[in-house]
Amino acid sequence: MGGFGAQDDRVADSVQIGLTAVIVAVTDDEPRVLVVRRVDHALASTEDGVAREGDVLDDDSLEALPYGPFYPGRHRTLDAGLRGWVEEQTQLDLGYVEQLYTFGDRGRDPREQELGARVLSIGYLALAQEAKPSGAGEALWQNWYRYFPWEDWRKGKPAILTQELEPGLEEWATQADTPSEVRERFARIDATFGSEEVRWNEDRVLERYELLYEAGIVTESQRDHGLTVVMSDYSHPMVLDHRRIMATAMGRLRGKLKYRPVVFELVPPTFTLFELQKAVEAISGNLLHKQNFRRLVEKSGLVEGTGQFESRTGGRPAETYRYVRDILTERLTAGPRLPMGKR
Amino acid sequence: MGGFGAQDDRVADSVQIGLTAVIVAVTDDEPRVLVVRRVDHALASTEDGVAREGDVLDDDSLEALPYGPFYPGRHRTLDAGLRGWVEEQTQLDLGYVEQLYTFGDRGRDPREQELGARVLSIGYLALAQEAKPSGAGEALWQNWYRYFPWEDWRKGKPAILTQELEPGLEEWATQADTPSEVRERFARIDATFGSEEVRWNEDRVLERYELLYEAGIVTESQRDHGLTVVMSDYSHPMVLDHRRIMATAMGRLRGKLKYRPVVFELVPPTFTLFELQKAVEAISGNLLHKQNFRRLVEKSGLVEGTGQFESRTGGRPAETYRYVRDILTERLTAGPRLPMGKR
DNA sequence: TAATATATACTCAAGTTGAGTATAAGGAGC
DNA sequence: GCTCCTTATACTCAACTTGAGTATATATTA
Repeated sequence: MGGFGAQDDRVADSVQIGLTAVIVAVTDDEPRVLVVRRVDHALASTEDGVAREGDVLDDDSLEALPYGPFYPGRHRTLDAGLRGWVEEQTQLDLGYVEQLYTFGDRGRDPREQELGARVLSIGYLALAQEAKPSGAGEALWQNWYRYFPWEDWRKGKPAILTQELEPGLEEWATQADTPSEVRERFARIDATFGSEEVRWNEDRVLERYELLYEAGIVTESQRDHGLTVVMSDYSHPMVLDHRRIMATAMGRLRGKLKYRPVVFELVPPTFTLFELQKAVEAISGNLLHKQNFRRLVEKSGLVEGTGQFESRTGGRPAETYRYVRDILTERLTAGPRLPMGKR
Repeated sequence: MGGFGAQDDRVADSVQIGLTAVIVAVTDDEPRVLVVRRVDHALASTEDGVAREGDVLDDDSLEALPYGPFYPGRHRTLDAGLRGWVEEQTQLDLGYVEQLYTFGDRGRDPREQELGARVLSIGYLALAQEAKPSGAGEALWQNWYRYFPWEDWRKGKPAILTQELEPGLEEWATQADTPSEVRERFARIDATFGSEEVRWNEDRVLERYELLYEAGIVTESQRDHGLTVVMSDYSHPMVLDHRRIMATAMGRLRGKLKYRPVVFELVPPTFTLFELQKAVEAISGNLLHKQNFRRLVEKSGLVEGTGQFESRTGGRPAETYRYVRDILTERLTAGPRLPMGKR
């Protein structure tokens, strides 16, 4: 069944499966993603998906998410396949792992032609305590706002939005063919990037990236359409559709933060409430009201005080807490409806 | 890159991709899923994944979700592949389509051996206005509580829970090896099925199904472990892992209902507010407070009255409404925090 | 015309949220 | 020691949301 046995003259070549991981950690109050540096595939091909010693590392090389092939013979499950090569390559012990999405558009991988195979990629989100990705591999932690500077509102509305993106989007909208299409484009911009009436929704990372891609504002869309790429100076592109995969991960993580206790995967075993808050802020990209955050976390019953105090903060010492990993309480944790900082 | 070119002696056979669709509609205030009937694969193999005329349809045949292979040569995207064969086979015009999850555990498809290939399946959720799936194929609409009778709380707590499942789960819990494992099992039961302290969470459909599977309560788990299947009399099994895929879809749809205006994909173009409410109730499996539902929907600004009235309901005629498909309002719609009916 | 449905409007207490003010407890500089 | 600065923690309060009613309107049917 499934018709897999049947032959169809239109049926194409085989399929290859890649696993792509967005591995996230928070250090120094910044969200970080594990990336590898690779030569752009438009220019050259390398042998293997995971960076190794000897790979080119010059400044023109493009960044990629760590990824590797799925070997059906070796791994019983997809998750096991992912954990396998990630742990092998980076010595990282992944905690929380979640499958995101399977990306399979034709042409997403330029090697499809030479391979004679369609390359599907299954994207994963993984959370880790930051650790040096030691051993083989040129993996390194990068601030994820390097790739999405418009997503960080912790210091107010990012300048890049007002100065670069909004003008670019507006130009794209007005260039539509029909007046009704122009209106529709403006409506989409408002819905994803916010406006007077519609507030910025931090979860819509993917929709924003896709709109920028469609508007030709993001480097990848020029590259994918065969245009000469003028390296954009305000955000960093990635190999293939890896920035799209990262946007998917970011949106999913931001959403999950609101109803599942995932922050605790990103902070050390004991932490002060303010450290916890700053981890949430790092991921969600905006600031929270300190007193309300505290009230919420305490009420949730997800944490308990240790009786220990932390005094390296300058002011009154803060009590440290630990996460109470109660299966029953694995329910909704929140952040309060993340407010947009002070306007 | 990706190491796809490299040969590895441990690397196994190729991979085949199937697309499996959970197509949902609501009619007569019941949620329905499109299923096809097929002979159980443990007993016999058929030629194709989509039911056709001539397929066995006797009472012992197992039910399956409609699914078909993904032809990389024919379809530019995975979504296009899905829409392609669904529309071809069922004449159904799919509206909302969403990718759910990629299932790839070894052994999920018993044909893997004979094919010499690993069979991955990408699950999709699709919403449709019910229509007769005419033409070729033995597809038919089934009430989805046929497969998950414990998920329908609209008439109070389902008897099957108290009479069959809870005793079964309890027995499974007490049979654990160590006392701490026993405690952990009970905690998992409470967390997924609710208890005095933890209320039933209608979104956790998959977790509940998986717990039942693990506890050996559900037919599939006996079958998959090679035990003689005593056809369970209280819920209906499906081929392979199709019931798991369906559980994933149901959980996702229930969750989405709360923050995206997806109900409108399931009701006709004009509807009374009570019809809308009953569609939500059908999906979520519990009853809502009528006056509050009305208040919520009206406040949301997602609907507008048509000025027309509908009088076939017996009492005072109800105004009909239509969905205002405003891109800006494609934001959170809700149901109120679905309450558990009258206790 | 009464009884019975259903639809729609309004009320109210309890809880949640956003945004403050007030107070506590440390260190640095003098 | 005292003052100032910093951060932590406690408490307040108005606005809004939610759950659960009661009240009224407008049909059909006996």
